[in-house]
Amino acid sequence: METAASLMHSNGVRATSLDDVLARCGAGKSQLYHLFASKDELMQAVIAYQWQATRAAFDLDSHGPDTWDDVQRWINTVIDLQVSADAPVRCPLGSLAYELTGANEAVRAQLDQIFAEWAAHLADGLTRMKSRNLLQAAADPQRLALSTLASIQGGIILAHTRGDLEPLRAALEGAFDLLHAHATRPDPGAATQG
Amino acid sequence: METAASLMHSNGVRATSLDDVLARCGAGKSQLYHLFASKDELMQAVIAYQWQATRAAFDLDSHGPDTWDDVQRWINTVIDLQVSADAPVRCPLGSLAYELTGANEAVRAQLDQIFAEWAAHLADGLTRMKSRNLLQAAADPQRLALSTLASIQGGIILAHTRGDLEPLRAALEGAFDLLHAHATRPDPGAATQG
DNA sequence: AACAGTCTGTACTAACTGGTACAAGAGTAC
DNA sequence: GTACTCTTGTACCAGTTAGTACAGACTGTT
Repeated sequence: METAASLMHSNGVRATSLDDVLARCGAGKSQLYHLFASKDELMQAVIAYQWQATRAAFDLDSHGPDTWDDVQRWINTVIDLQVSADAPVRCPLGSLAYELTGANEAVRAQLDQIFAEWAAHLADGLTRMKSRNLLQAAADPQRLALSTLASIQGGIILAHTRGDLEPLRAALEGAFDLLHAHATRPDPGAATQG
Repeated sequence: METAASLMHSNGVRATSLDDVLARCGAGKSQLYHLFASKDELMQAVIAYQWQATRAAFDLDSHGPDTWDDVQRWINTVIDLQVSADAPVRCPLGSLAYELTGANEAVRAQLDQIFAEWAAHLADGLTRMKSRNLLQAAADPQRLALSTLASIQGGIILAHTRGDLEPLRAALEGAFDLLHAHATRPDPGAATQG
């Protein structure tokens, strides 16, 4: 049932009513209110569920990326997730940011912590790469990770609005180029285009 | 009245009811339904209104940026807009993308066109800079502009969720660094940190 | 003053919202 | 079999939503 709920939320959040969810999974309202005290609590469970899926996709339980190839793969995970989803282009976490953070402080904090953890994973990898001299000493892993996450979220928004993955690809390419521009001994091909 | 409506929408979109808007500006429902046939039409008018404001802020009626300083200013406009707004951090256009593009195709197309025009303005500037040898010949202005716009949107989302402009600043700094990494004769200080 | 046409405020509807009440079912221990 | 608890389905409630009906007020013209 949680999966049914998450599916519903995945392609519409505030527009999804409890009745919709229950009709979809054939359950009664009593079941829902036995498991969750309120819609807010259900939403938080859905967010946690989506976050677990994202954590798994990005392998967040292991250490962050170690090489530039790892970084490239890490970033490309975003594309993989979108092409493998049958739903329209949409970030299951970022899409909630605007509609839920205004009304529910707990949800805002939850999403904030998720984004922080997500960025920290990349930042950890970059920090280790810096200590192994793959990344310039002047580079700031925290800020680079934030910037990368922003490119991901913004790229998905643009791709969602256009209904085409191209803007996301451009954003991710830009995100990688930015990181790689801080590689030590930058080779001329760092800023790849196309 | 349109301004009252846009104000309401600025800090909550689907959560804003017509009654809220009307109560805020002291008008009756008849007025609204004389001016707009439906809530959808009102939303489109609000989007157009917000877009005009954004166009003005980015000086979209003039040609795009001509120098790297112009590019820096262009990007910093995003920060200026957010700090001058009394509302919470939020892009008045991007915030609508997820909640409205699913239900209303006209709104999706409208936002898509807005993003395209926005990116084109920057791309035009970059193209002219390329022709004046400020930008490497291999650089792709369209994709760089898309990537920049994604950084803006994503940066605002993260800043909104955290309730702090820092992620937006990091994203914009990254966006500029990426563009500047494609400058001709790249100097070592291109990738500034801090 | 009389008219017609356009605006506008108020009251209303029908549909839907999250949430509750309650009784019937399912299982279990004795 | 019976009492008890936990789970479930159904009906319901109060509040809110977008949208409508309609009557009165304003406007300019004759």
